[in-house]
Order: sequence, then structure tokens, then C-alpha cells
Amino acid sequence: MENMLQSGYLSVLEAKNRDEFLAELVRFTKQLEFETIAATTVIDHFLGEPEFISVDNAPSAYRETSIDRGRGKRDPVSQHCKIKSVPIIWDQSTYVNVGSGELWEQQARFGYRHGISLALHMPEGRHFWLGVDRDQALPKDPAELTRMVAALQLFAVHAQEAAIRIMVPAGTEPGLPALTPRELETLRWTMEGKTAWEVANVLGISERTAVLHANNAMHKLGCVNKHQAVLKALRLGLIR
Amino acid sequence: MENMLQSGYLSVLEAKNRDEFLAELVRFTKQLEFETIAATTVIDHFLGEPEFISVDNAPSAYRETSIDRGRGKRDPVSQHCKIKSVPIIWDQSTYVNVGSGELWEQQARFGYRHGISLALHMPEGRHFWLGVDRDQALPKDPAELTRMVAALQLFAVHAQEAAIRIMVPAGTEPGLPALTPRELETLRWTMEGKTAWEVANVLGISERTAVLHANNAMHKLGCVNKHQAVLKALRLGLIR
DNA sequence: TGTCACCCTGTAAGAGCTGACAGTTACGTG
DNA sequence: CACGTAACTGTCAGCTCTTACAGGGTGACA
Repeated sequence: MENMLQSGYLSVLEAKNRDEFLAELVRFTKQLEFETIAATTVIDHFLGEPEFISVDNAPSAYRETSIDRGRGKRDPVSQHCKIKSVPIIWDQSTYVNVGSGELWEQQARFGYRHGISLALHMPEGRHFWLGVDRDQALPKDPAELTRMVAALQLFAVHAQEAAIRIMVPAGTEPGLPALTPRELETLRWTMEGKTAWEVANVLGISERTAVLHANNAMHKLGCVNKHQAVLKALRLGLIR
Repeated sequence: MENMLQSGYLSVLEAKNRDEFLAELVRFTKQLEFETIAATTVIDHFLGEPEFISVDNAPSAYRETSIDRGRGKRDPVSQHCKIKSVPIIWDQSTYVNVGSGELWEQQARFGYRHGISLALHMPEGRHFWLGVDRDQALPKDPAELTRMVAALQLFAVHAQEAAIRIMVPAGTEPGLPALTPRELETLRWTMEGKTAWEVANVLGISERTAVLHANNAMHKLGCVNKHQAVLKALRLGLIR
């Protein structure tokens, strides 16, 4: 019953590597009558710079323009996607209204004149960011435009599942230490502000043992105290 | 430019209270030719029971049936929504295939025979869960069905924004406390694993004062120790 | 001028944490 | 069976944190 959607939505889930994924993105883009697409997975490491993993069919000359990180702060579309979950439909006026007309001029040279962008916000500070762009104006008819945006939104949730699987896994943290279930449990309760004595009660063990687990976790993670260990475990996705 | 979608998607954003929100949900449901809708915001308190905030137009007799929490573990649609971001299109076969046919029988008596459900997973362990249901079978034509699902998905991201604003604020986040620059600085260094004595050295103040700032931050954030305060400040975006 | 917010400092007691020493029990693998 | 790993328990010393006491200095604002 679940496999009755139009192809494209489901086939992107099957993509096995970056190339297949890109091919699916491009196929969908063309089907929706857009020219370019960009899918970016953003992993926030809390400490240090967030990590951007991008897949797109943008002309390489354009990619160099947009690589400029300072741009993000002045780009109204980026700003929208950072904090909102609803899609944004943009054109020249979107940029001009916030006094960033020159940014639009820059990208318009590459045919980026009209587009739809949206972001999916995931647990652990990850975002998935999807945008399609084209030279030609978007449909004037609200019903038609809505169908277009809805199609993109639905595609996004499917593409996101694939992106997480294909783009994120291996690359993120090479040798993440293996914590035992008990150590993780101890960290989780410590995160809630419990003392070793309280953790011991909750887990039904002696205080000494709770301390032991906390210490082991601490050392495995290379931290100077158990609270820093909690932060690092969170950052590594070992607990949540 | 952003206000060109069909009505319904944007008007739900304007809902000012629970009743207006429900009215918008119902209006959309009828428009999509469904009978009932349920929108649930789930707030995971990590340890302890998650909090369910629900808005729906279900018959009250059905609501009592579905209140049974043990049900969730056996309901394949709930299970899907817990871990997946893509929508699920369900009917009798979805339940029968996992040996939960009797659950379907229960709800079918109320006209819950066919439906589409999906979940949006948000930061901080919150979910937004939206499902529409009806007696009549869904369209056989993949294109038509896809448009239906896409419309629901697009509506969900809009409804979610409204739900977060209307349903959540009162109880959960009581207007984030204002920390002074010194308090924030102290938390930032504490996050790095520094002791109060070390923080004092870095900031060029006495250890006593560093302790003071940590304590003030702690109390403002309603935490039992400074390390929990660091976590909460991170979660609230006060530090990073 | 008084009030408020923020920043700064001290002492002291008791709870909590870390490190190091020294063990037991249970389980799966080679 | 020996071995490694995980979970478990105990005590002791020394450091760190939390709380409670009691204060002084600055600048903004009414």
C-alpha cells in the first residue's frame, strides 16, 4: 500500500551512492521543470564550525560564487531556511526588499532568478536543505504553484532519508569510542543533573559503581570530568 | 512573492488559538476529502513520559479507544511515524501484515479505514504528527494519490509552525531567562571543562566571583548544578 | 538622591567528584 | 580452561562544587 506514490519519490530512497542520488535529484528537477537543484546536509558540531555536505548540479562557476560564506548572512533565502520550516518562494523582489539586490544580480547571471527553497530540521542540530532554481518565472496560478511547492516538499522528506544514509555515515566521526550500555545510561542520568548517588539509586547499583561507569565513560571520551563527557557524547550522537 | 500559495496553507499560520487552529485543520481535511484529522505535538522530556498535545475532530468514542497507550506499541502507523520522516499511506493490509488486524477492526467501526499519516521530527526531541483518515478508499491513480500526499505534507509544515506557537509555548518554555555577559562567559568556559578556579584565571577575577556567576546562571536556568546549566543554555541557544 | 542591575570579594561547612588501591561475579571466545 | 570484557563493590585522600553567611563598587535611570 505504501508503494503507490509516483516514481521519483520512492526511487530516490533506493539511491545507493552519491552519483545515483544526484541523478535522482536531477531527474526530479527536470520533471518539475526546474534547471538546477542543490541539496545540502548541515551537521552542527556545536563546538567548532558546522559541516556542510552538498550535492548539486550547479555550474562550477556559480558554485565558486556561492562558496563565499559571508554571503549566507546576507542571503534572505538562507536566513529564512535557517529558522523556518515552511518553504520560501523567491525572486528578485525577495532580495531587493532586504537590500541585497546585488546578491541577486550575482546569481541571476547564472540563471538563478526564481526558485523554491526549504529546510528540514532534524534532531541533533542537523538540517537538510533543498532548493530548486530556474531562469523562467514561476506559475502565476496559485493552484499550480501550490502543487509545485507541495511536490518539492514531499520530495524533500524522501531525499532527506536518502541523504542521511548516503552522505552522513562514514565520514563524520572516524573512531568514536564504544561506550557500554551502563556507561551510556549513567551519562544520560548525569545529563539530567543527577548525582552519582542518585544515578546509583535509579539504576539499582551502589554509588561506587555509578562513579566507576561515569569515570570509564570520561576516560574513553578523553574528558577531564563527567559533565564534559556528557557534552562530548551528545555531540557524537551517542546519547540524546 | 511568498504569499502566493493557495489559501489553507497560509491561513493556518494565522490561527491565534486552539479553536481557530482546529477550524483550519478541519477545513483542510474536508478540502482534501477526508473525514477526520489528528494533529499531535509530542514533547519528549528525555527521561520520564513524553507529553502529548493533541488537536483533532475525532468522535469522542473513538478518542477513548485510542487513548489506550499500550496500543501505540502495536500500531504499525505509530511505529512508522516514530522513526520515519516519510508519510505512510495505510489501510487494512498495513495492519494485517503485522498481525494487528484487530486494531484495524477496532478503528474501522468509527470509519477509520484508510488514511495518510506523517511525522515531522524537530529539534529537542519534539515531533509533530499529522494524520487524516476516511472511510472511503484512496484514489488508485498514483498521480492523484501523490498530489494528495504532497498536499498533506506541505500542509503539515505549515500546521506545525502554528502548533508550536499555539500549543507549546505556555507550559514548556517560559520566556528564556536573560543571562548577563559574565554569566555566559563563565558557562562557555565551564563547557570546556574548566573548573571555577581556572575560569577565574582566564577572566581575571577571583575564584569566588567565578562561582558566583556560575551559580547565578544556574538558578536563572532552574538547574541543580552548573553543568546542567551549560546543557540548558546550549539547548536554548544562549551559548554554542 | 534613591533604586536597580551588574560586577566584584571574602569565609566556612558539607555534599559531591576524581584518582588510586584492591577485589568478585558472570559471560562469551579461542 | 584460560582469557578478556563488562558489571559490580569497597575504602581513602584530596580536590571541587554548592550553599549560606556578609559585604563594597560602578553606572543607568527616574
